[in-house]
Amino acid sequence: MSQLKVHNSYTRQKEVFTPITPGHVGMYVCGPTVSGESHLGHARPFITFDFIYRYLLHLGYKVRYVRNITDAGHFEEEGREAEDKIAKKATLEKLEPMELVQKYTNLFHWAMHQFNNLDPSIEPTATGHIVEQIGMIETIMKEGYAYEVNGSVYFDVKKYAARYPYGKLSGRVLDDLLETTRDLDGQDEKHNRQDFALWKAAPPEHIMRWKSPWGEGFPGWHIECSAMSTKYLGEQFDIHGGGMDLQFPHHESEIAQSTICNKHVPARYWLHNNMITLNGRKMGKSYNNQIRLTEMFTGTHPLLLQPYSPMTIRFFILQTHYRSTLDFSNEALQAAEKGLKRLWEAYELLKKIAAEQTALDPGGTASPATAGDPALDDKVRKLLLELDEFMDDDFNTAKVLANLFELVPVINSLKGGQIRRDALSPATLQMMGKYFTDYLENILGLKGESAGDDQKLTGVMELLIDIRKDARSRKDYSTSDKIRNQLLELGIVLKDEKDGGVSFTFA
RNA sequence: GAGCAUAUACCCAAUGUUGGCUUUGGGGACGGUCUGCAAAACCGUCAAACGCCGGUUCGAUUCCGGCUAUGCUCUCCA
Repeated sequence: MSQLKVHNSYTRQKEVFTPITPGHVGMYVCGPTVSGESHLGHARPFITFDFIYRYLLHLGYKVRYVRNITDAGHFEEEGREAEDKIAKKATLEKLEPMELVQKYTNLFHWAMHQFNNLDPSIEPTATGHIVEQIGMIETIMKEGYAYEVNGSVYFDVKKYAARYPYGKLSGRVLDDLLETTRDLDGQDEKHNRQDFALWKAAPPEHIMRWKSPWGEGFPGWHIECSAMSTKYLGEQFDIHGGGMDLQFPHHESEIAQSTICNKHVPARYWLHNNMITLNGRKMGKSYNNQIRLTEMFTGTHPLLLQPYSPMTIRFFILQTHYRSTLDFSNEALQAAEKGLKRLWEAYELLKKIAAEQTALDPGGTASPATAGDPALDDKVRKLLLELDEFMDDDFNTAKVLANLFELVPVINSLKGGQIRRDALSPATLQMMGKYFTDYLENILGLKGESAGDDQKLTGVMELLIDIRKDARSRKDYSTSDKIRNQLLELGIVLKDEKDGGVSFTFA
């Protein structure tokens, strides 16, 4: 069996994954800021770390997956007005801050479930951990790496960088930062421009505020993740994940904070997913080019030619390696939709074939490997075994899907008769069934999007199909065509199967 | 300015090579299967892809050097 290797952003290398505690994995992923609705770009990290989580579980690890909710302390524009993002939006929408937070948290959870993402083990909120954050800030001050100015506390980056490798994760050089850091109002409070806020004093009109040793205020953005990851995963844990854009300054700051407080870099493996782009440009607030998830699902964005289902989007993301950029386009989404359909239909077919096989041979693997076509049988087995290798190689879901696709013609041919049923050994057939279920459903987290859930509708369809069948047997084609054509107008496609059966799909 | 990407067959895109037929999705084309006819679906084929110039090599898309083009990041950000 091969070993799991992951690309560690911290060392910029692929490394064998060895958990700190054998059999257990602690994983922290930066969650959403619930001051607004999630857009397509946000879907990527959560789907990425979902299949990583699923794969670790598949490997038999006991995983504690912590993903936070940022519901405070996140500045829209640090320094400028010292305005809390949440508080600002709340005033705008005439909502209590926590009401706003609840609304978008609910919406976020709904979207995650649409994507069939598993829930994290712990989902802590920033506002629920103010005490821990203050404690950490106090430690940093005691160690001499933070200073207070007018009720705000800043981290002394220059001092830190003199002793510790600041910028290692993001590949920044402190001197460069001096030159390129944006000019901000309120910079005068900081000793140096690259210093970041641990605690901000709240102006009188600020709604979200907490008491602290430095007066009333609210926590800085970076400290929440440090506080919560330490609390639930320990001073050092296995995996820290998030979007690539968080490397700097967010994760770099987390490293600095934890290094002072806990004497360790917080995580051993740093995994970062790449961005989703729109016409080559990152989807983000500043570019005003984001498509919200609800718009994706309903197709109500000017750029969208049609709605795209959550599974189509999930599949679209899975088709590309998580460290590559992924460019949005209608064409690519439509291709994903078709590809997923093709793959899923073959999977449904395979389940039937494998079930029949099991019925014929309840003993399962007890049957001798009698493949009518040993070469094909070997090829199938090889393609299946490679799936594990691909996932072990830094979660290469794109290659996994390519191999599964390579098996689609085999499955279809098994049904179509181009390949005889006994060409593959019973054991291989059952293995195929197991691997497809394991990979498609359990690891990649895909699920069927059954259109015919409605019992009544299914009943009506069966009735219509029955009537049409009668008509056809009487060679009353005008009636049978009428049924077929009118259903087509309603968007329901009838399909005459080879074996005389009829199936239907919603266009 | 600094840093980092990318350049793929008829078209669009993904994936990859410790250097020797890599693979995949979509579009399109052609042939076939199925069918009362169709549509759809399915099977097969699309014969030599890997930006340009050099180098190393028996051999480079893959390694090295240079060049061109395009794009991204360096601020909050997933």
